[in-house]
Order: sequence, then structure tokens, then C-alpha cells
Amino acid sequence: MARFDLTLLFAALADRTRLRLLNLMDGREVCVCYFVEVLGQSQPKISRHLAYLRRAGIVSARREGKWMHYKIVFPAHAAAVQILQATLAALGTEKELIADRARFDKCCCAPKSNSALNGAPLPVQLGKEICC
Amino acid sequence: MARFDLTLLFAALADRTRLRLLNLMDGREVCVCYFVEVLGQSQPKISRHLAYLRRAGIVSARREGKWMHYKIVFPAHAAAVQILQATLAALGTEKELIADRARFDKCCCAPKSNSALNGAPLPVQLGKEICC
DNA sequence: TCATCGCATACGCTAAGGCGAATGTATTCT
DNA sequence: AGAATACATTCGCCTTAGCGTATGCGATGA
Repeated sequence: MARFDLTLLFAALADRTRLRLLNLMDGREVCVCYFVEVLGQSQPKISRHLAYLRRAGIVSARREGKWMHYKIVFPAHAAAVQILQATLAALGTEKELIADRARFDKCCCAPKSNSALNGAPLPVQLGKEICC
Repeated sequence: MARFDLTLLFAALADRTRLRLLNLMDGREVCVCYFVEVLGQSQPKISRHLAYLRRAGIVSARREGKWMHYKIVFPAHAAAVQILQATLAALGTEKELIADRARFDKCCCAPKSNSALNGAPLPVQLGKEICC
């Protein structure tokens, strides 16, 4: 039972944009440009929310050339993990978030068709191959 | 899958005082004066946080004469219930919150010994009898 | 080396949240 | 009726957070 502040976790989850980001990262590592493309919001806004998630300790970043990849990391606190997983499961049932994933798959499977994503590295399904 | 905004739930949980209140309400209905006494904080502060929890839909209030009793109510949303229960379970393991419960039991079992609680109605263990 | 790309950060603004202090409002007691 | 009790609400202050806009910075490519 390490020192872990649940209020920080909850604050991180108490924002619609951050929930949408977590939903897109569920089970895979994603490049920032996909978030911007799929959510249709400004790059600084996305970046700030990712930074917030990182400070909260539930997301980690990896650099690959000029691209940054983000993925969910589970805190070393049993209850926090439970809460995060219950949250991710719930997100999977929300209409808007299902639509987000659909749009993500569309970008991800044909990134060349989207000028904004030219050359962007494909997302990596954690442990396995990517979607399609 | 009712319309339910998870961000509101998380915002309600993202405050230390509110977590302490929920911890004290776990499994029982409690009168406001006990919160004030056990947490050692001002009555308006307690009252405002209880109002916040009420607006978030995870607490309900019942009037009994001049006293108000609060208890946890579980939202009609499976994931929200899971999250709330995982949270309550986690609270049970935190040092400060264990101490809160200990102080609560002390007040609750001998309210007459505390001038601030003279005549205050005892907490009600939900479904069963009270602590001691 | 200089331009460009992908992303992060700083700035200024506005809204929301938490606090103490004061005040308001039921209810009970005398 | 008037005082006292238990709790809720309001007010003013400060801090935090979210946003758009502009700028900075590391990596790549010509």
C-alpha cells in the first residue's frame, strides 16, 4: 500500500477530454497526432491534457524521432488500478467514445489518406498487432 | 446504461474532505454534527461538501427534527457503483481514515461524554445495529 | 546551416472551487 | 413569542484549471 493520493487520480479523471484520451489509449500506445486528428481539438489542448495525465502518473510518454507516443500505465496501488479499469470499461459503452474509437480506426488503418497524418507512426497495440 | 456523467462523479471524489466524509458514511447514516466533531473542521465547510456530494448524486439527506442525516446512495450506473465501492474499500486502508473511524466510534459510543454532541441522534448502521 | 515538422510550454483571460466569516432558516424549548 | 439549536447559504478572497493564442524547442531533412 504505497503512498498514493486518490484525489489526484480522481482529478485527472474528472475531465471529458482526458477521458476521451484514455479511451483512445486503452490497450495501445498512440502518437499525439492521432489524438489531435480524432478528437478534432487543438494540439496545445491535447498536449496539456496529456501532460496532466502524466503528472497524475497514469500515462507515460516515449519519444520516437519527432513523434511522441503515449500509453496508460497502471499505478502501483491496487485500488487505483481497479478504479482505472472500471473506468476504462465504462468508457467502452459510451456513444461518443465508441465513435471516437471508430474514427481512430479509420485514421489508423489508412493514415496515408489523411494529409495531417502523413508519415506518422502507426499506433502499437500493446503486446499484439495493431487493429486491422 | 442511463445518461450518467462520470466526470461529475470523479470531481466529487477529487477532494480530501469529501473522501473523509464518504469514509465515515460507509455502511451507515450519519448526523452532520458527528462529521464536524470527528473531522474537527468548521460546520459550514462540512455542510458545503455534503451539498456537493448531494448534487453529485452519491449522497442523500434525511431530516429528523433539527438534525440532518446523510448516507451514501449508489447511482443507477454499474460502473459508477464499481468505482464508488472500490474507492470506499481503498479508503478503509488509509491511516488517516482509519483514525477518523476510530474517533467516530469514540464519539458515537459515548456521545454524552462530548458536550458538542449532547442529545444528537446516534448514527444508524444501514440494515443492522450500530457499532457497539 | 537553415527551414520545417511534431510537440511542449508560457501568457492572458475567464470560470470554478475551496476557504473563513457572517448571515439566513427551520425546528425545538421555555 | 422569544431564545437557542442544528444546519444551510451567501459573500469576498484566493487559488486552480481550462481555453485560445503565441512562442519555444528538439529532431529531421534539404
